[in-house]
Amino acid sequence: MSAGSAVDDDLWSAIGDPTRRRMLDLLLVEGGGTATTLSDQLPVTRQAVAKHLGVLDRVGLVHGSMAGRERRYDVDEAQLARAVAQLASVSAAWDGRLARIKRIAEAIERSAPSRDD
Amino acid sequence: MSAGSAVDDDLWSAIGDPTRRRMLDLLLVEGGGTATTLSDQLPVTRQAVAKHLGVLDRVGLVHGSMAGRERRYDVDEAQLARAVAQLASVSAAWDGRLARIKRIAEAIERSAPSRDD
DNA sequence: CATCTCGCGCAACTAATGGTTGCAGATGAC
DNA sequence: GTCATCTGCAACCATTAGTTGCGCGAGATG
Repeated sequence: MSAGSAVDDDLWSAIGDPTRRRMLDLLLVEGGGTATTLSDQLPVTRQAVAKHLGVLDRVGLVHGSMAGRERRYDVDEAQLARAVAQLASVSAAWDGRLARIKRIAEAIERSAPSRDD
Repeated sequence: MSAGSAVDDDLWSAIGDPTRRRMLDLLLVEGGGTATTLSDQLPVTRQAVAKHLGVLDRVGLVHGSMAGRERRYDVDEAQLARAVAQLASVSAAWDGRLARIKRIAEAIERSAPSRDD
């Protein structure tokens, strides 16, 4: 079971940033948007948003397309689903480890109650 | 439901870093360790590991204590469990949103089968 | 007890990244 | 035709992950 690290670090760091998470949220809720509309609802400038959109585009979480003079971005739901699966996988891995450690600790406690304490 | 973002950004960014995730993994598996033992098993220097341990300590995911001339670090399982819960919460939120969107899309498809296609 | 070793912590420096401001170009609106 | 506005580019700043180098203090060893 090595390390539960069948994890795509690029995807992770993409969704690791709080601003990018909020952007994905907004794009999901509003069904797409542009750097300008997004920055209206975020505490950062349009340019910062544009850079983040670039990052998200590079890992495939969003796709941009020109619509007139606007560049509209939409969430790639399949890729986001993949990212969500990674979150779930890591949390499950740690969860399992924590549970196992707790079980082992209890077993030791029971089998050697006053060994070194 | 706002945004599913009842999320502690400090905890997130702490576990967002791939090196820190691996460190937590190692600490869990080996039941604690020092900056030196950790850096032996990681592609970064002891100092980098020490800095990361500082970050993890600051958010309470590990606790350090001097043992002889070594500084031993151990995972705070309760805090890690909290972090895991946040991962699970975010993934659940997005999962739900994706599911809802898919359902709505299908409904639209069904009620207006040849509207714009 | 003297010494030697090993692990730690501090400091300086670099590279990448999230963020800013400012500007120029293009295109839809009037 | 002109104006407004949205985009993209570039320069710049701050923070952070990473490095190397150094000095120190405490355990182990003779």
